Amino acid sequence: MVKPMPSPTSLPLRLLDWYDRNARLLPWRARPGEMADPYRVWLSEVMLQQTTVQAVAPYFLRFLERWPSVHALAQAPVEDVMHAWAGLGYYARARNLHKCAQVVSEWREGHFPDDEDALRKLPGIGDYTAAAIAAIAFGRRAVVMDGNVERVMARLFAVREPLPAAKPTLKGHAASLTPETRPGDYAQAVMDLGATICTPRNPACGLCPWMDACEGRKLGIEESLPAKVEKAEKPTRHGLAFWTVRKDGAVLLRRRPPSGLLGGMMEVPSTPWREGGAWELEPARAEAPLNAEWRLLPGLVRHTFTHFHLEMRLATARTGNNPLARGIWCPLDQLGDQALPTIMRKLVRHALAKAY
DNA sequence: TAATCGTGGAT
DNA sequence: TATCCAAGATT
Repeated sequence: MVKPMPSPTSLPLRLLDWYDRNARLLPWRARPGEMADPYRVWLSEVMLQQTTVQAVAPYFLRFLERWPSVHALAQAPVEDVMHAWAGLGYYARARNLHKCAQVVSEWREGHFPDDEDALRKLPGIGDYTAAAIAAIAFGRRAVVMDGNVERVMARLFAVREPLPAAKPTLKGHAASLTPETRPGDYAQAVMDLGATICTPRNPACGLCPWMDACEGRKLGIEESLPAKVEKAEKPTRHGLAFWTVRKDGAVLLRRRPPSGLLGGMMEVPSTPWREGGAWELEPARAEAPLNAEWRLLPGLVRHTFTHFHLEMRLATARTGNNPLARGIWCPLDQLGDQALPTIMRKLVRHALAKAY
């Protein structure tokens, strides 16, 4: 029995051929032959940073409808952008998105730079996004490295060195394959391949246009690649939030500092989040947004961030018409208009279920 | 360089 | 329930 020889067609061309037959229909993707809109490419790529296609799609469509151009987005109040971004996570992206829109709108007359180096200088655009925009929106040859490309290259070339140390090696391999023609389609093709065929678990090697060339598969180690260094265990932090109901029914919220965790988003006022045990009501009073008769509600709200678990207790109190408090009184029926991240929406739901 | 920074779906 | 992980950027 003769082993089938690899196809004589180059790897990039085989992948482009596969892409022409299998490209996914995504809301931000230009139709074949259509010119890509740099604004849409940029908006989608920023949203897609560390975020799934499924999560991004509705946000992308809402943003595009509300702010159809970079000028429109630049002129929007940043609070509106934060609110529209709520639930998508990594909120620094929303602030940088708005900053970037203002730079492009004001200083560049609405035109995004068409090369990688200039794109890289804009807020919220790093190595990956600069390369992706240059390739997809402007047809430039750029080596686009994301998690998919890293995984595909690690398997194709059987790179055993663990991430993140292996990144330069993997980029070298990616560069060796990146073609001059159709670089935007090629970049999206590798990412589609990683997302649908060369998946982290149970890769569908039988459907892969690069199967015969894959060194990882030849060695039977494809599913163990890319290797990664072990991650530290997540600690658990504890907080106690204060649900304050004014006589007219409004509740007290406040805006978080502009940078750091959940930067610029709204929150239910709370104690600091600390390790080393849950807050009791008595010491927590000192952290309350105002003096009141706090009562501890039953239950616990749990949430997990990138690097720690959070367990929140909830205390409630009622106040008169004009209490002295630092924050924003929000009528119950306007909670949906606030830039509340998911953890805060969980707290609100818990309060509405237990405090009335 | 190594931390920090969200969320939800899949397994 | 616990862990992984996704079209990464910033400091």
